[in-house]
Amino acid sequence: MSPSTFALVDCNNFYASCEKLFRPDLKHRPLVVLSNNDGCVVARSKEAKALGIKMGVPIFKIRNELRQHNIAVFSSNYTLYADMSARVMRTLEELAQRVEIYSIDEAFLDLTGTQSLLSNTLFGQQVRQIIGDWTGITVCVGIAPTKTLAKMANHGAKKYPATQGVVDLSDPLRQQRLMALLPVDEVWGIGRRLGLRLQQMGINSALDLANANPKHIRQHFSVVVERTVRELNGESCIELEEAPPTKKQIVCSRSFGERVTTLQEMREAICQHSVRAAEKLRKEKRYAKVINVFIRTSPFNAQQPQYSNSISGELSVPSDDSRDLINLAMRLLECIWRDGFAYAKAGVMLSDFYEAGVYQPSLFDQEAAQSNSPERMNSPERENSPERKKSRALMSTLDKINRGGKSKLFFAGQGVSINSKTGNSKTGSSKTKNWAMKREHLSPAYTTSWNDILRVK
DNA sequence: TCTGGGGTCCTAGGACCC
DNA sequence: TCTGGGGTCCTAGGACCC
Repeated sequence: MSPSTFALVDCNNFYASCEKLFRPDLKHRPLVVLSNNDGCVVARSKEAKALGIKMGVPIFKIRNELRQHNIAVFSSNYTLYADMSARVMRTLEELAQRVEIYSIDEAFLDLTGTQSLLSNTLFGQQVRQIIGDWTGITVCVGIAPTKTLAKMANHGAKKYPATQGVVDLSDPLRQQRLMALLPVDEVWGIGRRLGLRLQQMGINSALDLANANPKHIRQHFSVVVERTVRELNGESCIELEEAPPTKKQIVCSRSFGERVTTLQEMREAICQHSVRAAEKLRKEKRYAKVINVFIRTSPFNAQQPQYSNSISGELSVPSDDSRDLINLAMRLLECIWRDGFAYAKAGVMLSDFYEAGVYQPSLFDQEAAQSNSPERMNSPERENSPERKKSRALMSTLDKINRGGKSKLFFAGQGVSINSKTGNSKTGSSKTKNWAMKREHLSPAYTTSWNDILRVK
């Protein structure tokens, strides 16, 4: 078997680059993109990085710098980023046989066996050129015999301009040189905590870690870190995953734009999260049995009374029907709700998934089914019951109508009015959803909405 | 005043069984 | 009264990723 070769293609400053693509006037201006609720910085243009703006810093701590350096500020526009990401990924799929979409702005390519056609560096440059021409996005490419080394190669390509955005680490000597320069906590899989513990053992660079005894590392840490050691030594332990593995849980949660203090508002939020979770579940073509609901106050505010709680509940039969999930989530919320707190965040978590028609009902489920239980059913013989068919038809119609972004159809429990701050369309109601997400610097959906398309004057 | 959201994997420890 | 040891399953918590 020939040794593996992986390429990691990573977009530069992805969110910031997406915003700049449609605003040539901002080309050389520092720019930051904020997290949901405009909380903290999640992406920076290279000019903003040069000014020393740190990743993850809360926006209120850098108000002065923003003004002083005339930094452009944007709320997260995931519709735009997801669409640009899809364009980049589609292009990559034309350039390589096997592609693993690893995150919104990164993909691994399997180059095993293709090297004879083109040198690795040449291939990397070609990828850069084509992605740049076709999408306007700049990428860096790292190539190496393992995913961990490819990550490191990419890191080098980003850090050292002389590489022109492509680093080939096929040569073990080059691997060693780069590893000697890289602090251990910048190795893929080594975070802050592990980094600290490794440094206490005298392991400071990636090279130190590569030279450590894998057995010894396993004893002190875990198989995960041992695998990293092997990968740094060129032994490929982490394979390319072309098809994303099926999800084991689905989480929908949000911090509130403004603190929530009433049960009614909390019901609306939990209802909305349940609806979104159910949509994701149907996309996965799965049925969930367990729902977890959690609510909490802000852990950052030590003066205010704190409360945090979560609770799990089971449907008598797995379901993907929004109504079943909402009903159970509402009952669970009642159990943990306490008056007198200013809630900052809430969410819904789904788990224990089943495929259609494989669930084995227990004795009690039979009873539940016979006793007009609200939960829909999906055991083999029930899969085609009138009840089940009705549910499927309703949900797929709902999903069809709501596809394309905005929730045109929604459940009454989600609340009927929309906060004008969110950028969503407004209804006639005078009430507002104060808990909805804050997005005060949102850019238009240039690529996915006809109303927002760029006009040339 | 203001601090993201969505995932995965591993391990330790408790409960329970034989 | 003496109170072993191994296996499995589950959960909570910790660590990581982007």
